[in-house]
Amino acid sequence: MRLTRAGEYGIRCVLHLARHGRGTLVSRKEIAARTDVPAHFLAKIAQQLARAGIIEIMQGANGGYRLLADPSEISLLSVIEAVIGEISLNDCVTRPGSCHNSATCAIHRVWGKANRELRDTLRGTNFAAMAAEESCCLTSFPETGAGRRDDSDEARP
Amino acid sequence: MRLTRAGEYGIRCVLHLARHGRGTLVSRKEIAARTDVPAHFLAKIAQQLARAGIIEIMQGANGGYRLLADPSEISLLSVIEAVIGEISLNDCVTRPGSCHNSATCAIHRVWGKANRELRDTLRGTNFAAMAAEESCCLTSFPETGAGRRDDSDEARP
DNA sequence: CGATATAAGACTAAAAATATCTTATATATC
DNA sequence: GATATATAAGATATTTTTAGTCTTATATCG
Repeated sequence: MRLTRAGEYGIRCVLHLARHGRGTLVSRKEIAARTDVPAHFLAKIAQQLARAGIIEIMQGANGGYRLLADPSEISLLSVIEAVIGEISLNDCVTRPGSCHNSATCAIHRVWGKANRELRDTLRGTNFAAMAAEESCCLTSFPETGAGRRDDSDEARP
Repeated sequence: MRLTRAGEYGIRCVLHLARHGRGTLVSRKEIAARTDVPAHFLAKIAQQLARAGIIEIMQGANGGYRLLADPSEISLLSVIEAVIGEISLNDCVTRPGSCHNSATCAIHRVWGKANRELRDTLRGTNFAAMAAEESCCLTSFPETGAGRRDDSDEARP
């Protein structure tokens, strides 16, 4: 019952883009280095964000990722669920049929409520608000030290 | 981000005991059969419930498990956390130090809030209430068909 | 065309969840 | 006390999920 690494990485990615503002193209390499996410792993996560319509991916030289919507219109929930699928605290909640009779089940009702509350809270948070504040899970925007890792794709001669 | 099977089993076990009422001794075998939980797995889960002070385990012939408190005083939260540990939607929430500066982190704050709400909801539900209602995740108390599996420990000759 | 990006999916490794098995211990009953 | 019946406790195994990497292909700029 915890956020997966992939979900966390997705948040970092969008937060980094949010700090650049909507529409600004940022290379995968830069995002990976600044947010401390393995570049190849980021590629997979970005594809999911793109499918969900949150970012746009530009291929080719000088390619990268950009936000499609204004940070204020992107909720924490949408980013998380784009990466890890719909939040479900208990299978019983999202997959009726995994139980005999979820309509009348007391346990089911509690989990349903908890699940709804959780999603509402995450839906109520947008990336403009988060970008404005500090964040511990992300190296700050105009960092000097830059990434300590070189996670580029290419092998240099 | 979902309840583990072990947590679910723990709930079923306590719910079954709650339907018998506080103090009534029920054999592991019966609980396992009625709640459709593997008997050996149930043993491990019961040990955790016992350590948390929720049930008492009686060894020996005619042994079994019994509730130590009244069902109305046992919260869903206490049972779940006895089995799967403290609920943490994000490592960042329960393990300060996994981030640089969680005190001022925007992401952290949201997860903290969501985590608190979730725990409050689960804390607000007790087993007397649930035992009174129907439940899909558990074969009903005076079931006729009984368990379809024989999960006893002993090999018969 | 060639250099530089990302795409996409196969593949591998590590971790966690889910059991199961084995040996030991406790208790009631005969 | 001996025996049958329970659970205790921990080692081991299996399965699933998560996490990360590698390889080949494709797109774009200059």
